[in-house]
Amino acid sequence: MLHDGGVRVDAQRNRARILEAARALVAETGVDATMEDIARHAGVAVGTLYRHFPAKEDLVAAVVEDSLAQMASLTEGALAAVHAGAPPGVSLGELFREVAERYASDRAFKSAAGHLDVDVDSEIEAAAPGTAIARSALAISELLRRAQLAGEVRADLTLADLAVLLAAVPGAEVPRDSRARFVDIVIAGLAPALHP
Amino acid sequence: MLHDGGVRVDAQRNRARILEAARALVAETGVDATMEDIARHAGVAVGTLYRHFPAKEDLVAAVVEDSLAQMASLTEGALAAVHAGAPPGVSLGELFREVAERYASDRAFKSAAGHLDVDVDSEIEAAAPGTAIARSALAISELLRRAQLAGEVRADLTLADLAVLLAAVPGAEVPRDSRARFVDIVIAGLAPALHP
DNA sequence: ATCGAAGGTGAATAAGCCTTCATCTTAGCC
DNA sequence: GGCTAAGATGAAGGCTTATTCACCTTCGAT
Repeated sequence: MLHDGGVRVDAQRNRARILEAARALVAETGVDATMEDIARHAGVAVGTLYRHFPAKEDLVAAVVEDSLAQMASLTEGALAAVHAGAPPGVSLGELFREVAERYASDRAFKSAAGHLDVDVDSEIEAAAPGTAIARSALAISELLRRAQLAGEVRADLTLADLAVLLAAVPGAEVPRDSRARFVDIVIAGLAPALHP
Repeated sequence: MLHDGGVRVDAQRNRARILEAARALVAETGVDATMEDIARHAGVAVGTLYRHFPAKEDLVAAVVEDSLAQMASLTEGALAAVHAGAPPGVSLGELFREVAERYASDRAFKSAAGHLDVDVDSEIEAAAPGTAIARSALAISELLRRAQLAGEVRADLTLADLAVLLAAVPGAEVPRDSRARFVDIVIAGLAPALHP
């Protein structure tokens, strides 16, 4: 009995294991995790990785895509809070804090944020509308617009600026309290200048 | 006729060329510049690099040390301005702007800032007092102390925090105006909270 | 139970680097 | 001019990784 698109069950199981191992290793080691390492953790041979993903790049992309989906739900959650009546500036701040939190435990997530940074200009409307990256960009964009409308963040801020700021937040290489202060400072700096 | 410590003139000339080439390549490519590349730009063979520097690490360290010296004069300049009567908070802001400016044109300089980040805790008093890294740390530390005394920056900020912030400033991969806004935001965020 | 094809294996290949070293050059002294 | 040790050379060695592929294994329909 075949599954899905006529793919054997063991193949699907292996694919899942590979993705799981890749997620774990990329999370702690970053994108320099080796194919050998990933294969070993997945309990398969390297060749199997290549049956499922044409190149390392594609495997990493799959992992990053996964993180991007998490990013999308984080950003959409923040936007939902605003729709429910929360001040957009505060929600944006919360979003920063949540993102920073994940950075500390998941380097793959940070990589994903880097992609956001790179692609925000090009992909916001070009990409398929349902893409995780497009959803993230859309939600942040709307959050930003509302916060600016409410006068809670500086009017000159762009979506790309936010992506850069998000990508600049340090990960686990910086101690927790220092990281928290970093985020505090950025959030405070987002407010409009006192004397415009 | 020998120069300096009994070193042949051609050897000294080559050493200078190597350092110059390494500076240029590390500035634009980052620390991943290859030894082959550096040798070619210097007009020597790779073996010559190894006569002057035991390992790539040492060559890179020499380049970084050079950038660290620039960092030291920048920080000491900012401190001097304060001694001359400038508000310490403003000087600190200026320092950030100047550093960001150099990042854009010199990746080696940014690497150097990363080392500052790592070493700030350990080396501030441990290193030989005259070291560029120690001078930088000392000047920033004093700048911070004065700014806090004047109530111009948040009291909970530490030297390590500033190092992290400095290291987080983006380089040339981010357009000039976005970079400027980044720095603006950080500087604004350095101010004490309105309601402590 | 059998069989064909999808799937898995892992040694071998390839490419990119850093580093070494036997050998050749040359600066600087007589 | 000749000598010699410091200096320069760059092919070769060695290491790390991604990627391939000829050859087994196993699933799953019959």
